[in-house]
Amino acid sequence: MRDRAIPEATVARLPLYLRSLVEMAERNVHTVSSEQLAEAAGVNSAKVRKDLSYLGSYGTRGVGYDVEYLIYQVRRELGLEQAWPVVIVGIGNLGRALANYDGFEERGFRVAAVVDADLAKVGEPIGPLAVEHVDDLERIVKEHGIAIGVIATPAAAAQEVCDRLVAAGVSAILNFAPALLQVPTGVSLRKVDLSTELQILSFHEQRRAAVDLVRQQVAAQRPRQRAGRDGG
Amino acid sequence: MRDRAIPEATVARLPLYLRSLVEMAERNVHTVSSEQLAEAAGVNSAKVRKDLSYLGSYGTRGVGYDVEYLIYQVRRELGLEQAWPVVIVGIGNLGRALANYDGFEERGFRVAAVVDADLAKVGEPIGPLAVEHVDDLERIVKEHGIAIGVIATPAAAAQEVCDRLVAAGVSAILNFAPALLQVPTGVSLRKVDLSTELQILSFHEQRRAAVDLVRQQVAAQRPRQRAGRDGG
DNA sequence: ATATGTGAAAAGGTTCACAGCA
DNA sequence: TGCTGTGAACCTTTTCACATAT
Repeated sequence: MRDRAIPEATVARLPLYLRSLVEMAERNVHTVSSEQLAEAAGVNSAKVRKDLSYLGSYGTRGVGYDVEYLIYQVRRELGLEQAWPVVIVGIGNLGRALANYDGFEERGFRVAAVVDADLAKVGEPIGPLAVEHVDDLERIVKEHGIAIGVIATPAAAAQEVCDRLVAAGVSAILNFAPALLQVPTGVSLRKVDLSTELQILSFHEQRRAAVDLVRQQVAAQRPRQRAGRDGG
Repeated sequence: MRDRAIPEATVARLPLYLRSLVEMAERNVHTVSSEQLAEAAGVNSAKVRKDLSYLGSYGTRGVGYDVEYLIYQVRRELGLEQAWPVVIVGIGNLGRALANYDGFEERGFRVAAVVDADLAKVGEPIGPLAVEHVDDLERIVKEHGIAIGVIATPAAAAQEVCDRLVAAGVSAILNFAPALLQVPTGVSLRKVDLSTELQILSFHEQRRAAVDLVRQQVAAQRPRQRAGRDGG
């Protein structure tokens, strides 16, 4: 063990474990088994053990994991010991919602600035902040030591905003615009795409409908005593 | 080919291809090679070909794919020939933003109703709709033939809302609340978790910082002529 | 007695590389 | 000639199953 390279799939699950662990700590649970954590996080216990083993040997055989200590270790691994300052670019419906979302503050992030290209919006108060102009990005990023940018602009503006963020020194970007962004190597990029998610659901929904239809047809045929060859 | 079971990973990419294809159609591009589509969607071309081959043999060797026809086929596979009616539950910052998001309408979904548990919000206009009460979910779902529910409530309310949606007959759920939802088999569930995404970025950011630190140290040591063993 | 940590096997996904076809 | 469609190789991720530790 101690390969010093945590698989991406594991990294993506650490926030899930962290959330479950924090809930447990709030309920004064001090020890947790991989089985219990798996249940809480909705995965299987072998996965929990393997994932946690990448962080180190923090469990006790026959006992389980100390909740507080595991929270500490997962936070450390995720780089959440500090609260990262974040800039949100694009103050439309979504940007405004994100800026006002309490979850960020609660989970290790601080909205340090909100920015828009529309001069009419500059100065508008968003919680304790005021909207600043996108042209000031470089100064804003430097001033607040911002490392993470959130893009909530229309798709057409997203790449330019992305380029500006990168030029200003931001090296992690979360993109909500339905557009494919190009970033230089060394910059990490993730995207959240609402319509993609819905379209994936649509696929399964439509498939379910198709299956139901076949079932109905089969049911309708049965009384008429049509022979064999049942669909798998 | 024609295995009649499209891998989940492929399903998740179809919306991406669809978006690129629609953009091409708008630019009056009539034919596309796997190489070009790969470029547009940010994946590699073998993947595009394999993914599309699960839908059928819709390309022409030596030529490429007909854009319009491929759009038709991808839409059909994703079940996007109809506009699915969607209900949004939880009209806070995020729910309001989602309800007003044009992207849904543009991509095969129709916000048919918006719902909240807070009586003070009932009747409030959201675009062309008015907020209805969550107790009326069953009627609303039946009335509009809603198959997809979007949960934008606080985490604490999410499971109850989810149960109510399922009881009302909804069989696909998109969850924005930072909570693990339990659904019966046969109901599809996807989640969008903003802070999880940020935490994954944080991991990479922190790792980058660590690497930079090592680089700095190495650079600082070099002038002092410390010997060998350079970090990979 | 009980639950971790981990090799090994299985499953799933990606990429290569080229035969096959327009 | 040029690009698709796809077996085969490769890599990643998941799951199994058990030796190991308390």
